[in-house]
Amino acid sequence: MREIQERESINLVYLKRRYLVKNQKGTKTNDLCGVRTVHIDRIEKAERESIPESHLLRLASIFKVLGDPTRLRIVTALEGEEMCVCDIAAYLKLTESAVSHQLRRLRELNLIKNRREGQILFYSLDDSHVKDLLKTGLDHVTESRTP
Amino acid sequence: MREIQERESINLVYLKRRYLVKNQKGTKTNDLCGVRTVHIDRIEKAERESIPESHLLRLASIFKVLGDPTRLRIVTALEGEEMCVCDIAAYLKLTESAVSHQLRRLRELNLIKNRREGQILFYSLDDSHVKDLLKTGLDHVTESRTP
DNA sequence: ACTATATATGATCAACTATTCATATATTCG
DNA sequence: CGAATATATGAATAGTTGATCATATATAGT
Repeated sequence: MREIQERESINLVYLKRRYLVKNQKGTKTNDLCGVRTVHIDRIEKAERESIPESHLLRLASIFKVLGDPTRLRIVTALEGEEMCVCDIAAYLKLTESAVSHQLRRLRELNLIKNRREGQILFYSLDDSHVKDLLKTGLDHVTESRTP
Repeated sequence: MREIQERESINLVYLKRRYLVKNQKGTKTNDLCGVRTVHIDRIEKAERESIPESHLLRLASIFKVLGDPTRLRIVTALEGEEMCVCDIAAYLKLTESAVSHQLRRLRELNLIKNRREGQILFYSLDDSHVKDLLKTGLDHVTESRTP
């Protein structure tokens, strides 16, 4: 670590110059991959095979909404049986308000639905694909993974 | 909306009292599901069938890391062919730095790996389960969904 | 050893998010 | 109708995060 110090500060001169030059251009596009040697064929292939933006965004938001421990707990719990807000709150030891907020996010993506019985709203999964996602993910995680 | 105003303010009295009483207790646990009628059987079932916390957290972090459009784009691109940082940056029109940061997050979860060839690092998917997750998710999203 | 190229990383900052609190709404019952 | 119960929601806030900038490191060539 220590003996490289000198070499570092030498290379620093070049680096500073390089970044200054790039910044002088001002053009964002040129900054992006300025001097680099890119593999155009690979980029074009990726562009050709890329999925529609709307699909990608929707998929990302589904992953995202499942990517929070609280919501994932909710979803896995609902996989077993429908529950009301109060049940979920007790199960998670969270405020009903907090649960309600999270249920809303799941509802907005049509991942869960509710059924009213009197004053009580019973929530359950609304999407068979979500079960598939959970199953695939759980299979993955359950496998012993000690590389 | 407007004609309910009076009824609202009447009910408000009760609500205020209720929340005050709850706050006086001070005990967090009682606050959580205070007067509510919970379905103990459902809660216990959820607890019995709940997956280990470590698994749940790992699964959540996998969903989370895939839940960002940029990272999802990276992963779907790598599904087609291995690419270097520079390629990905050009493809996404992002800084190489930004890409590198995101690649790190994917690496930390062992979702991608890299192979060095000279100065270039080629990134590719490192996890067959990720492909499954992507496939399951994409199948879902691709289906026409106009409820 | 020095320069150049490719990638990684720490700091910063603005944008986003999960929870809580206070309050609103919906439904049932007397 | 009015009280009670169950759930929803807006505002506030602390914590998180994605992109950028500046800089560091790794490898190759000279």
